[in-house]
Amino acid sequence: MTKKQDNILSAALELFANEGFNATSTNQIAKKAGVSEGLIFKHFKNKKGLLDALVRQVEGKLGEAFSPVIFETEPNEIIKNTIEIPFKMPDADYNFWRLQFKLKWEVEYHHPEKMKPIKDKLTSAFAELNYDSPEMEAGLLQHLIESISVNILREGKESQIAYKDFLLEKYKL
Amino acid sequence: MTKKQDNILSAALELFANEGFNATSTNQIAKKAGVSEGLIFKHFKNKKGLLDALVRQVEGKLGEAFSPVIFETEPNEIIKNTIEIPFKMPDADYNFWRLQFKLKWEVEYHHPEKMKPIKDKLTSAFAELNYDSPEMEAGLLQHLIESISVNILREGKESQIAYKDFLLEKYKL
Amino acid sequence: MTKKQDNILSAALELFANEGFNATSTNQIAKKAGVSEGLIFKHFKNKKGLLDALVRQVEGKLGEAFSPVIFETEPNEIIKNTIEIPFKMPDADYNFWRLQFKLKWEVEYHHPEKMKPIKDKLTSAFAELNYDSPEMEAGLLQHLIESISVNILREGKESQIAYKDFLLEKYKL
Amino acid sequence: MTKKQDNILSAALELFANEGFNATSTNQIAKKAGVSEGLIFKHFKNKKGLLDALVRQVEGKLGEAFSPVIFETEPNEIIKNTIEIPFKMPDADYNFWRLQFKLKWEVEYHHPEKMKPIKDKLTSAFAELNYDSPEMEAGLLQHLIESISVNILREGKESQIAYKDFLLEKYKL
DNA sequence: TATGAATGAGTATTCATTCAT
DNA sequence: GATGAATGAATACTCATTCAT
Repeated sequence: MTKKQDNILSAALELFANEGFNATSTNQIAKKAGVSEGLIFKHFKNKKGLLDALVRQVEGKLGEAFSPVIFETEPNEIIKNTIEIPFKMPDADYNFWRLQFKLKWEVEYHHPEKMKPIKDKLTSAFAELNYDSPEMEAGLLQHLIESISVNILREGKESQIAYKDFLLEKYKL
Repeated sequence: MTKKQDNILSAALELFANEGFNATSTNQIAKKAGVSEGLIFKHFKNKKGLLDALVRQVEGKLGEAFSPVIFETEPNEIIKNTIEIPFKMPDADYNFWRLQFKLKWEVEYHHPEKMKPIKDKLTSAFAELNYDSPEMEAGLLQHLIESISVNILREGKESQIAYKDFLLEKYKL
Repeated sequence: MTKKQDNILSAALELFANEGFNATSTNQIAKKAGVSEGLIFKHFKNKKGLLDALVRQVEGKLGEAFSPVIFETEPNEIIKNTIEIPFKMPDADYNFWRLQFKLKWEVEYHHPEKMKPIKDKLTSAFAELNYDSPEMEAGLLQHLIESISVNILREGKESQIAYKDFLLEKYKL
Repeated sequence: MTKKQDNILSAALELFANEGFNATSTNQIAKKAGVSEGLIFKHFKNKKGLLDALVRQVEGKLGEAFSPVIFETEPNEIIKNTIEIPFKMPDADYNFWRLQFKLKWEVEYHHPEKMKPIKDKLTSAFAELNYDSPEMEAGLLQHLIESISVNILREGKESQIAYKDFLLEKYKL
């Protein structure tokens, strides 16, 4: 991965995440990255290939963000760590997350199973804690953190911070 | 409003809602509407004007959907009706809702205050029912119905129907 | 000639004279004239027909302007009246003249013979006054008044007024 | 400056000079230049940019044509060289001149000060030769050569050649 | 690896014009 | 006489992509 390749990826991330994939031209990316337009195609074959490369990076970030839940075993900690996910999102990663959420609305990139491991973890956590409908509880919490994440990306962490304590208390954590 | 004007709006709604605003060409709209491309511009000035016309329609639908909450006075009914909003969305209106949610990601069309009346209604309902933090409770429920709505639009009503009863029970309705 | 027909002609004159024939759209004309676009075509068949109608009017103005020369018999008066033509152009007729000069550059409307009667009159005037080369003298004076006219249309009468007296003196009038 | 860039400029010059700026489409230019339409915009940004590039070339030609006047010091030679300007215009440069005169009628390109150096030179020449009103004389001669130039461009050099000797004699050169 | 020239298909939009009312 | 809906062809311009260097 050369310096210029990296420039291209950063430029594309910022533009795709904020303007959208279709609304961004390869010309804009090249200019922002300070490279020739041709180079984008040398490295990433086509515009879609550039998006694919970014999506792979996004998946890495998702893994990082989810790991405190995935590798936890204590049920209360699983729930607590899930609630904390959106609030621990590093500011520098906002564009990765924005891209991830934006792509949910572009058919070919919507993979609902990405959240599956979290859901499963939560389900077994709620089961272990003897909740009546562990799967429903897991789904509900997942809905909540998705919606909170979306709102953080749009309006900043402070706008949602109150929900963190409120939820921790609700789940008696 | 002539027949052809209406055709244009329907075609544009379907395409904007499913493919996205930028990904849809005026040529596609004209073809789907069975009119000449020029007519779009005679009636709506430009592509953006066409979107604006649709957004005005979307706002009408939003009003309709929210009215069972807005005009209700009994607190339990307010909460119940809020939970039911996404499940009462007529199938024929899906594209209006899809457009509404998609536009949230396009800066100039994101108006968070659209949901404000619902939030206020919920807050006073929870207050009347003596919940400890009525505003937080209102926010949480609002997050939930937003996330459920999004998922219904992507995967259909059945995928989320279980949450309706689960929530009604949770709030003892 | 109805009121609306007249509005169309005035609007077209102003636009053609100032923006140019090609740079003016029938839509602009209709708007400025306060009529529907269709009406232009009812009355004038097409955009070219509208120009033709104006050109006919222009020719009338030209006749008016030239008549003090054409119907004069005294040679010194002929020369004097020729020199005065551009300075007697009524301000209200500027657009007619502007159109006339602009059209010189659009091939199909350039009719050099329009100035012929003036040239002939001048030639015989200079002959009668025993100038050595009456035709050359006539041509030269014609060149001068053309150039002066053009400059008046572009920069106003005051910018050229000094030439009037200078020329009158030169020709001892 | 690549070969194709040059082709575009030549094609545009011929078309702009003869058909006019507005009457010429970028498609026509591309075809005549034997390039893709897109290339015009890569090199010149937009149609106006192409015109600007030509105008810069025109200014060069103007400089060339004026230099025998500007760099002359002997007053009679200054006048003689001025009279000869339109007759020395190389046939190959006609389109540059045609464009120059045509643009005088398009507001944003009319720069009357372009002729100022010639006028000044003539004024001092006539002053040195003790004419009564050197500035008026200069203005008159300038008017004449402008009008003669315009007529040469429209009807060819031969149509005006007689004026050259007539003027040289008039000014006793 | 990197550039910049070049393209062909496509984009939103405008145009002069027709026609039913 | 007058309108406004409607069109098909054209317009200036952009796009993702290729290729010679």
